[in-house]
Amino acid sequence: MNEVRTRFAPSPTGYLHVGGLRTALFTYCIAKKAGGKFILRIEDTDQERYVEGANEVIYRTLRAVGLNWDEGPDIGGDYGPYIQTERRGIYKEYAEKLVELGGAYYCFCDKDRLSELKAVQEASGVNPMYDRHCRNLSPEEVKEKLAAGTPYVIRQKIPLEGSTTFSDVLYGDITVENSTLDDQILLKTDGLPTYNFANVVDDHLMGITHVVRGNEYLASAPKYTLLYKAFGWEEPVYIHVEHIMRDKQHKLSKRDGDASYEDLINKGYLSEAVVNYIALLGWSPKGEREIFSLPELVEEFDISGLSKSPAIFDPMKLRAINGEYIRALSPEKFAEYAEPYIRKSCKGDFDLKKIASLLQPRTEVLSEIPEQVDFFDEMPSYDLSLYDNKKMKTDRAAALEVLKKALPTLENLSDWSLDGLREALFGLIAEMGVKNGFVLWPVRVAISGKQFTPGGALEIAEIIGKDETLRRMKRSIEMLEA
RNA sequence: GGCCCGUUGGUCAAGCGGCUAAGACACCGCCCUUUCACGGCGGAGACAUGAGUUCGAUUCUCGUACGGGUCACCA
Repeated sequence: MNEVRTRFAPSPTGYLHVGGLRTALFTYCIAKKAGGKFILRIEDTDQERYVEGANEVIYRTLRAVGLNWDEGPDIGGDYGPYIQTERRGIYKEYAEKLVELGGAYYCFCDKDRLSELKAVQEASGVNPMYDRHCRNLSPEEVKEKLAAGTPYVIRQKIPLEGSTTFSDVLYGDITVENSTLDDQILLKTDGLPTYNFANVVDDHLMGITHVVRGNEYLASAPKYTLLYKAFGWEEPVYIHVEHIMRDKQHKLSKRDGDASYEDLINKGYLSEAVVNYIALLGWSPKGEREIFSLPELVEEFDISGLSKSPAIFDPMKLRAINGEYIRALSPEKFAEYAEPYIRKSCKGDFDLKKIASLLQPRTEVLSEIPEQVDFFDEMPSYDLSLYDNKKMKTDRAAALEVLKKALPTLENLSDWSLDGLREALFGLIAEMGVKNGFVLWPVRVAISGKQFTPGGALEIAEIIGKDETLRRMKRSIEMLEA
């Protein structure tokens, strides 16, 4: 059996959609699980859409998630070049060969005629299709026009009758009538191939055994089958995967702001979590586990787990998975990730390691950190109703009493550590004979000004220090007395 | 519109002729707890629809509805 060779063939648009990334991921998994090769090929035959630096975005993203290719534009390989515009001679050669084989023909129709034709067809309610005007030009006529330098394209010669069946791993056999297929353009006037042609030629020449692609290609797949047949080549195994949707009606698009890998990373998601999540969109593992590293994904991946229906991208689920990854991080690693975010709203000289350790269990996305730590530098003004809490059986009046008792206790405390603070405050609690929350709730509010905080009264007091704690308590007492 | 494809809880999904129809996220309740989280326990919630095949259909076939894809010198 031949070696499994798969390829990811993005167009350089300057942006890697999560759908594309998922395709790359599945493609990679198929190759790696079989011990085969994963190839990167750049499909840049549309020079009008060329975007400067777009290739780098692709390289950078793929490397960031660990989808390292065995052959590709920047690292070479035995089947190069891996950038289609550098292969233009190859396509021309094969297109001409296909003409000789009877699977294609020269067409000299200009765009004006074509658009006119289309307009007429649409007006009369007919499916727009090329009318095969040049299909039966005599060899002499062709030679003549070619010699005269008439611009031309090469079109696929679809059989007039019969039907074509192609196979997809997920969808099984799909048969269509040849009469519904258009004599599509293979080689453009500019000498570059269309995707429809380049993809077939390259996959064959590069020895690709399995093709994973979006299911927008399902409709044109029979035409590729016909191309393979005309060349006498063996077709690869096809796996068409459904789209990732924003909702039931719409695909996830650039406008949604979280359609690209970089959008997600900028929003504070971890690379590993993103990969893990998108793998779960349209694919399901055998067991009940759903957290997988890339190597585990490779191990676990199986085509039979792929779904035939579109999957809606669910930010909530991504958050949850991201949260799992964050909690699984070592405290040091998390602190490293969290620090820049903490610094956005917390400039003071605090022990960031301690803040990070408080943050880790309650952070799902890094970008939500700043709002959680915005009270360390300066206590925000807050509403006194925060002191009213039924569960803690306390209110402003009770809080005022508690704070007045806690203040001297803390003022006299010399060991300002977590243990020291605990001893002091719990001593007060015991002395007063009340529930923990009766004291700790008001103190926390008094020094944070917030309903929810990372960490409790003790942790916060320790981090902001004695002076600041006492200052805030006094201020809060004044507010309660006013 | 023609052709192709799909349809299990709000979402991702398991299922592949016989099940009390998994699991995860979200949601609700309880426990833990100095708040919120984390963690633990529990709950509610689904086979689009109509026929047919069959002893028996979520599972097979056909129709209907709904949704998607495609009909470019874009990929």
